[in-house]
Amino acid sequence: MVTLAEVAQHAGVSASTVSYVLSGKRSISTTTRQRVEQSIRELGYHPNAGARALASSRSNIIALMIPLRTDMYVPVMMEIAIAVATTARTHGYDVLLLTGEEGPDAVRRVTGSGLADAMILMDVELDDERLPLLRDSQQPSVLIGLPAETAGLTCVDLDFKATGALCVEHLATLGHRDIAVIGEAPAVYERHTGFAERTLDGLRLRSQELGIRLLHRPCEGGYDAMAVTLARILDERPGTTGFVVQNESAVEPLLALLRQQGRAVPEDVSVLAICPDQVATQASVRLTSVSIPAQEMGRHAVEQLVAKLDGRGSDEVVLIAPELTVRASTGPASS
Amino acid sequence: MVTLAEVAQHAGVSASTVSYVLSGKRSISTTTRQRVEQSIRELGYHPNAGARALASSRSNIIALMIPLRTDMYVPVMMEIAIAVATTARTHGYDVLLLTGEEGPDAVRRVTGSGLADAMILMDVELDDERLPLLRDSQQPSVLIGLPAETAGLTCVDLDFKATGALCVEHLATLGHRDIAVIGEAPAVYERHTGFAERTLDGLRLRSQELGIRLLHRPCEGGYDAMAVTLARILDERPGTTGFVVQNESAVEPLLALLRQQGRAVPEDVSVLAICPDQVATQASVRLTSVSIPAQEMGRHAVEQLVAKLDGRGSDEVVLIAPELTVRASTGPASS
DNA sequence: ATAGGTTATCGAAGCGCTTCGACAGTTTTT
DNA sequence: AAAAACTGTCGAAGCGCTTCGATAACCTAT
Repeated sequence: MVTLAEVAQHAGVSASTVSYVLSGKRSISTTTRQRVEQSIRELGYHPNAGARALASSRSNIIALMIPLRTDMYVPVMMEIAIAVATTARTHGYDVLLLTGEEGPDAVRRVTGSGLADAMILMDVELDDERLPLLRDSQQPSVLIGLPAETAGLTCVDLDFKATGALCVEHLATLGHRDIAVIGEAPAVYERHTGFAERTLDGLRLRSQELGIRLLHRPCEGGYDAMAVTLARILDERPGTTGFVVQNESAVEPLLALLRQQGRAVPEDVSVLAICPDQVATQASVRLTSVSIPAQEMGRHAVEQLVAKLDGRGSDEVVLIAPELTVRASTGPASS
Repeated sequence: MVTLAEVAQHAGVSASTVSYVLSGKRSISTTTRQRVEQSIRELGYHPNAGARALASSRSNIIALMIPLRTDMYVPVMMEIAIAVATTARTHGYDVLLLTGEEGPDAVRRVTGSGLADAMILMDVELDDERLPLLRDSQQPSVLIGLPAETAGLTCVDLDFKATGALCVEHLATLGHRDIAVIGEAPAVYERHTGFAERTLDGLRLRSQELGIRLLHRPCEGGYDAMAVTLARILDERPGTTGFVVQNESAVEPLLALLRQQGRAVPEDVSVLAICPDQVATQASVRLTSVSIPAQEMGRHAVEQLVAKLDGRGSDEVVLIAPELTVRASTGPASS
């Protein structure tokens, strides 16, 4: 294993000079720099991460806490994680993967041991028990998701309330007066996941303003659950012509069931999904959708964090504006 | 920040004693141990990760390299990643998330810097350019997936060849003589991803042995691509009564198309999927399937790695035996 | 010319931990 | 009763790096 000292010796300079070449924290003459860089290359030198962390009290690692659960759309999580990892790398950071399993203890462990310089938390609940710890710790952190109380925290999320409103507006503009919302699984609402509730708020508020009748039903997803849910909706509101689907695993079942019942999409009923673009374009009908900007969220979170670590940046809530893409699943109301 | 020295002072012992209490590498009297543990608790001490890594040249971190691509079934990746992370924790390791983006450089960086003690590689290609590096480095590693040449490497994977064979056997037993295979996207075969080719080997070999006619068609997945693929298959082999689907995003489209054409599952045609159980049970027909044991693979990989790190264990290839679960999508051949 | 300011480099201290050898005290073996 | 072997603890060295003065060499302005 090659050390800094060996590089220094090989280049005929002192260890500190090599260190300054590496960090750029002091000016170095061009000739010395080149000689050192040459030695580094020849010897195949890689700075030792542990030593560096010890001496500088910076690990250059960002911890990413992902949920254990798989009852919500996993590809979104994955996409965020990948975006976080790649963006972090462009800023010289690596990413430590923590699962929600350890809960608040993980926050303590990572903060206390200096394993990571900062944290990103996904799948934050409205009243998350990890939040007090974050507020107290000196460690910068960013949440992906929005808790009930955001004071002293930095958050990045899609503006789900605006998303809900946007969905209603789109369908209202097309003349739909009766809209049904296929929501996430009941468990998601029970544990007060912010995004689900905020979407609902937006949907309700805007439909009230526009005089739209709105029906919301949680749904486990999958074919059987969707069949039951749909039957109940059509029973209670036979005049329903517009559907907003927030549970991605209910999308395809819904389309299949509608087809089966002889209801054409978009001629008889319109279906609007809140989902990643990939799902919208791969479905059996090309879906009009509000996309979930997973990549953008991951990237944003890292950039906020890096700004904080550099002493720039401050606590703020970044809500990404929703974008609706019209495809082939929505059209004018039929009746 | 609390240090070892402060704990030592608080407990009235030397620093090395505290260290030995923590590591258990030398015997400590019960009274001393308890006093030290008490101090640790009272002061809220957490060992500094960097210092520990430097002094012991062990970071207690396992690097996990996941593919950047999203053309293959992402939930499986995610499930493996989560299994790796949680299993690693039970052995005292954390997980560093690397994306394939950096390629072989990531291997050099992590190996060289001592950032991680060991590596797990996912989505290994048959002739992966990271493999020579792994063979040379002293760092223990485990592959999830099977490259062309496994000498000097430890691999964990589902036995996809046996999986292919098992699929054919199941359909053959039910009397099917003409089987079509809906494969992964063409790109997956082009980059010689081992599992896709090995599945095909198994399918071909066993159908030859059993005198089954087999047709294999790659498929991008999604509704439109599946429609084209299905039309071509039924055109070339109108007598096809059994389908084996390896591309999860083609499953639901296939079922919808068959339904649309008035072919009942399983009465007229049988559909057998190679996919995670979750997909099989959530589909519009409960699918007979060979499950992809993502969790088991992740767990296994970590355990192999930990064994190596402890000086136990050796290079070996672990192929997990496939398990076929009969559900409602396969039945006796109709003709 | 000389004081003051830069620029480029070095030496040394120290980050918080592990680990090795030493040693006193106790137990076992012969 | 002496020799050999443990046990439990300590002190000190050192892991590989960063960073803080210090210092010498070189520029400017007066």
